[in-house]
Amino acid sequence: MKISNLSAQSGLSIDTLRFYEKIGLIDPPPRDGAGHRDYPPEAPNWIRFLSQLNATGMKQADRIRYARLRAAGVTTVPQRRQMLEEHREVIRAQLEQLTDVLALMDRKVEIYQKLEEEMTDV
Amino acid sequence: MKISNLSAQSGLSIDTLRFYEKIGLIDPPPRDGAGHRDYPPEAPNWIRFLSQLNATGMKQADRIRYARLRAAGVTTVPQRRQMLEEHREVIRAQLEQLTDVLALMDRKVEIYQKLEEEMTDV
DNA sequence: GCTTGAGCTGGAGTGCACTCCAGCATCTAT
DNA sequence: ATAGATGCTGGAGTGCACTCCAGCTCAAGC
Repeated sequence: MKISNLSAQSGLSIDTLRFYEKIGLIDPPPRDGAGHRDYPPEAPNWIRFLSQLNATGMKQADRIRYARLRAAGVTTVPQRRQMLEEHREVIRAQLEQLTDVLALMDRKVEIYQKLEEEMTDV
Repeated sequence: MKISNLSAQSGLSIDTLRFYEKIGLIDPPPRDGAGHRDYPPEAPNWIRFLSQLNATGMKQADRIRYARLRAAGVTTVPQRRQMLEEHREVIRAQLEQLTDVLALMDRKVEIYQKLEEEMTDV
C-alpha cells in the first residue's frame, strides 16, 4: 500500500503519516524498489486506533508510549492494559461533562427561543 | 472581586484572565483606586460557561464571536441561539464517538486481561 | 528521451492557546 | 518607613501537533 493510498484511507495527510513515523507512532514500513514506502495491509487499522485515541484526547507523548509498548511485543500487555484503563476513565469523565453541557445547551437554546418569541410579540 | 480571587474560583490563571480580556472574551472590568481590575460578581458565571464551551471543543475564534454577540445585547439572540444549536450538534457527535471508543476500550482491556491470564498459565 | 507525477529528505514555518518576564506602581503589615 | 505581596503593562517565549518547502530521485507514458 502506497502512502497516497493510506493517506486517502486514513484521512491523515501524507505529511502527517511521515511525521507520525518520525516520532515513532507508526513503524517504518518496508520500501519498494524506488525507495518508496510500502505499508502493510494492517496499517490502516493501527492508524484508525491512533486516531481514536487522539480524538478522545490522548496526548501525543502517551500515544508514542503506547506505540512503543506495542512494538515491544506481548510482554508489554500489562502496561498497555493499564494505559487503556486509565484512558477509559478519562473518556468516562469527558462523557459526563459532555452530557452536562449538552443539557445546558438545550436549556440555553430554549431560553433564547422564548426571548425571540417575546421580541416578535407572538 | 480581585483577579487572584477570580483566578482561584474559575481555575483559570491570572495570565489567562488578562489574555481573555485582551482577545475580547471577557469584558474589561472597572478598576479600583490602584488601577487594579475589580470584576463584577457575575464574572465567574460567564467564565464557567466559556470554559464549558472550551472543554467541548469550541474554538477560540467562535467563543470570541459569541462573546461579541453577547456584548452587543439582546438583538443578537437569534445569532447566539444558532451558534449554540450548531455547537450542540458538535457535542452530540462527540458524545457518540466517545461512547464508541469507550466500548472499544472495554473490549481491548478484556482481550488484554485474557492474554495476561494465558501468559501466567492460570 | 523527455515530461509528468508521485515520492523522498531535512529542515523551516505555522497556528493555536496560552505562559512567562522585566520593570514598575500600590497597598498592607510590622 | 520599609519589606513583601499583589497587581499592572507590553512584549517575548513556549509546547503541541502538525504543515510546508526546496531540491532531489525514480518510473511510466507519449
